Amino acid sequence: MADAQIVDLLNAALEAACECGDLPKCDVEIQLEQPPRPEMGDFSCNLALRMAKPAGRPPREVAQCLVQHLPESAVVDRVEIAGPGFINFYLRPTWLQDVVAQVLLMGEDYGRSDVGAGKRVQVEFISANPVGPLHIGNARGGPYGDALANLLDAVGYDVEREYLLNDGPDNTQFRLFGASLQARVRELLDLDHEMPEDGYRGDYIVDYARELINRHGRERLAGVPQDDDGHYEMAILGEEIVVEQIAETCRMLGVEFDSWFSERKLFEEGAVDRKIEELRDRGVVYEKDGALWLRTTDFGDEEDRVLVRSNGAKTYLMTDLAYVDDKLERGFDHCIYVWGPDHAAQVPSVRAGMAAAGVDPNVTEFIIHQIVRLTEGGEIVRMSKRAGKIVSLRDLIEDVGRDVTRFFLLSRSVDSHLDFDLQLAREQSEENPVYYVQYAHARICSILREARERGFATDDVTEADLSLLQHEDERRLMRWLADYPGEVTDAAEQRAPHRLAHLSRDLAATFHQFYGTCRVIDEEQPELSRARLALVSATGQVLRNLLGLLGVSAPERM
RNA sequence: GCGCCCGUAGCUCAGUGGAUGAGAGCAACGGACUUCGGAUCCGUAGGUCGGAGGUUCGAAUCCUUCCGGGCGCGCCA
Repeated sequence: MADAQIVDLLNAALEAACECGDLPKCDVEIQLEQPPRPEMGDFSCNLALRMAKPAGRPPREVAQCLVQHLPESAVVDRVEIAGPGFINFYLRPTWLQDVVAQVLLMGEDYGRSDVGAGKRVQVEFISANPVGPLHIGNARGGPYGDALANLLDAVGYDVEREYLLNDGPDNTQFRLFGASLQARVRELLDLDHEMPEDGYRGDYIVDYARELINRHGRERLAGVPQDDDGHYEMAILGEEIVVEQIAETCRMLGVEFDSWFSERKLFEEGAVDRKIEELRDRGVVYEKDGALWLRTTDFGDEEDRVLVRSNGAKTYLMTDLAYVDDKLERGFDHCIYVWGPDHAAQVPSVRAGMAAAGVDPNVTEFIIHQIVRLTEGGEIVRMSKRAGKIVSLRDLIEDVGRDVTRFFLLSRSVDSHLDFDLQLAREQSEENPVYYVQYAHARICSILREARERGFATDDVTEADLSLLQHEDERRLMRWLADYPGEVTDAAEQRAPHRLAHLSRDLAATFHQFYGTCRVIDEEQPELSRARLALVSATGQVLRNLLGLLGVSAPERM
């Protein structure tokens, strides 16, 4: 690609300038940008500005020096020094045409790269407690984690998607779920029963109870004791149904996990106990008030944290420490945790805990997404999980569809609060941005269909004379395609799938604009038609690639 | 009280160190089809980038502080 070639040229210039002593050696990353206006060239570099201080010379002088050492290149037409010291590159006009050919040649691989090659990354997301259906509150992590995984895969990482099931014996919520379920089961069986004070009261618990009776029968369930052990046993029985349901909802959302990790396994296989012993050996724990504490303050936390409660139960921090060991043992070089805002406060203690446990903090990365608020025509739709007033993710997807759900949830930065407007999502109109993007793709397919009907061969468009693409709007579209691979690597690096949503809208707009000014199929000008068909086909390819990363479909007709 | 996130056009949000001009969508107003999909396009209007300091060649972007909003702060997860 042209941009990579320019970076190589600049590196060579830098090296040459250092070698003959014109510039001091310094470690500066080369960043290329697109100048604000086309007259300023095709690419621009601020290297001289960044080097001015270490070199102790004015930026324009540094730029001059770099330009003198630039090797000859087949890509670059000329170079100018502009403004305070930018080096602007004007490329040979054919470079954009080469991009079109490149897209058609690479197909769905266009935009993929190998910067992450050889590294295994795990993205763990959603991981909602297995005590009920997924709802809109924990829905954001789904499309986000999935699209992030797509992005990391696109830049070459070996990626695995994992869902952590908080189903350990010491998980209070899980046991409470078991107790609530038992109450409903016994109620249905006309046995004595008692719903816990703060139990789960949603109707879905009754559905689970009914299904449990179907699967296991009265005798089996009535025999489960009404105590702590019994609650846990019921929770495990119920979990099977919950997980099936969650997996089904995820599939509806287009999310397939590679692994469902049961926290319970860490207990059953003794990993938790082994970890406690290891921490004792490291001398980073102590006992106080009957509990076992971790000296997280020695590792940057505000206060020490409890690992084992005075009643013997292990805390989430304890299982998190055993869990991260398991991840690393499975060979991941990097572990990404996508958490909801309610978990933001625990990140420092988990990181400190990992440091105390001897885990390199750089192998883990915590991404906190902000809340989603459901609105309908401006009115906030309130939810309460315990009381059972929730909007399930499943209902939402059935209501507005997978594409709309994903696009909406992915269209904002994870750092920002997000209002999901049901009314807007339902409208299949220009107000709904996902249709705008999909319409562009459908239109492209329609043009290609029409062209075939009129006798143009659209499958060997690589034969076209692309030098005929000289219109301003054609150049703008080609430039867009040229920049796409860089946008993908940026989005992956910044963990910012929302950029993809904006990019898709932008590409659709750029295409529609081209469509408005450039007649594609014109029997009077068959050569130009062939060239434009190549451009249209390339645009369709990139749009598909982009929507593929988002996990949104690219329909051929609407 | 402390921590995290946000504050950019009437509304919803991009942009997180670059250039003279801070951009989109929606809403408003005015235009464009006898031909490839009008679910489209073009134009007009709309801004103290929350306020104030600072860092530097250069700040919406980084730092400090204040103001406003959201979320969280348990031997629950």
